[in-house]
Amino acid sequence: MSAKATDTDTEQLIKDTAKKVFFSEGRFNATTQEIADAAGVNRTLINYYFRSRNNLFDIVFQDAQVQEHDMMEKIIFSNLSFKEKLSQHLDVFFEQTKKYPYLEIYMVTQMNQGNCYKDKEHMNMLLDKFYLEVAVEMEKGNIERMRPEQFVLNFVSLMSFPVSMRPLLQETMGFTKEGYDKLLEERKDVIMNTLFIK
Amino acid sequence: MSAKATDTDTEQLIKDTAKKVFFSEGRFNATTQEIADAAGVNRTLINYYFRSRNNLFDIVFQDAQVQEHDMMEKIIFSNLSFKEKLSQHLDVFFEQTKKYPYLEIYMVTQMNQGNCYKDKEHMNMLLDKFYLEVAVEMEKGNIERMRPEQFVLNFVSLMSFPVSMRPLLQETMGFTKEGYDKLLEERKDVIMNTLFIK
DNA sequence: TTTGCATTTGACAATTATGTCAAACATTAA
DNA sequence: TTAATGTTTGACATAATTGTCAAATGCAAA
Repeated sequence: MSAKATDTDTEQLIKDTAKKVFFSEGRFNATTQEIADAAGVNRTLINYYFRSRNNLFDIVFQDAQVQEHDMMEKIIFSNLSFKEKLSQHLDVFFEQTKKYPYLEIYMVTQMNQGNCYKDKEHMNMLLDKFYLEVAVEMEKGNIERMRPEQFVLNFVSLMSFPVSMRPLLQETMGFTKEGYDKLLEERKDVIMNTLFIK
Repeated sequence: MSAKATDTDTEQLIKDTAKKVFFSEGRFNATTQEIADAAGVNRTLINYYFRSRNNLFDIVFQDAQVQEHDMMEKIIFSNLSFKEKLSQHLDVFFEQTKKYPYLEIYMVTQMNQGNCYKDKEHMNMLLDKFYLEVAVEMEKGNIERMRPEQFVLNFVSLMSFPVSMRPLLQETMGFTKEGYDKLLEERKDVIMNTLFIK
């Protein structure tokens, strides 16, 4: 029992560390040695638990995707109002991406190198449901009229870009870490105001 | 003369090919061999002309940055109206990023690995000038009131994200290549409508 | 034609990263 | 205590990639 607990601990530790190295620090090319060092374990343990570096990568990546996906689903199928759904999604998203700012960027670089795990069918179902809600809001005059897909693009753009591209934007716009943090905090209100007609 | 022209040709060919491999195809880890193959030249020529792989990378990257920067400057210092400046910037940007969709993402991953070539002072000057213009537009009631920095974030987010993250978005949202192209074409109007009060 | 120079090439050396393996170690159950 | 099982380790083999170098090639001027 405690033996099994120990090995699961090490396994989990390696996973967590890899996730941090890859998606918090953005070091996509980190070697197994670097990951092992960061986790404080012997390098070969990575092979022992995960067979290969690639496999570890895949597992960590897939985990992250599933987690993100579940979060989306929970909110979309909640019985919150449309506006509250967006608001809540913003909260959860900002929290997640502050921890792992490089996750989305990594997904992009992987996507057309052939690696893709998205459950497309399920995702389409979620999207279709959401498109309908968007259309209703347009009818009500709460949001600007446009193709629902464009509204979704607007939403994810305004939400994701400043976090995903933070290193670039913070530097180019000449912000300190604190200054940019502040900017992000104000961001939620700005987004809601931009998307909804007053 | 023609000897010099020939070597410059090869040098330029390698540069162009590297740029394409890195920033059009997103293969950031491409080996020197792969780049050489893509250019149809001997691998060691990369060392001959550029000393090292890293150096080639840096040169290509820096070139791209300067180019982007110049483009921005030209528009900001033009005597177009505010709205026309944004409109023109959208045109030029979409054209560029269709060619090199991975450029921005690469910049992000490099930025906090210590590589940064941006001319910060100059960039700040451009931004400050732009912030002033934004403030004026708010006074006029043409755009929503907010911190000018937030308006800039809105603008670049709406513009860049759908292009930068294309591989991810196209896949997740279930678009074909053509469908997504169409979406992007409609995008300019959507952005202008989202940013400006009617 | 020959000399000189830039360019191109293939062979080699050095480095780095990955994965395998057998041995050492620890822990639990008999 | 001992056997059995799972975990950890260091040493080694393999593979991939980069960079150097001397020789070969081609071209242009003397």
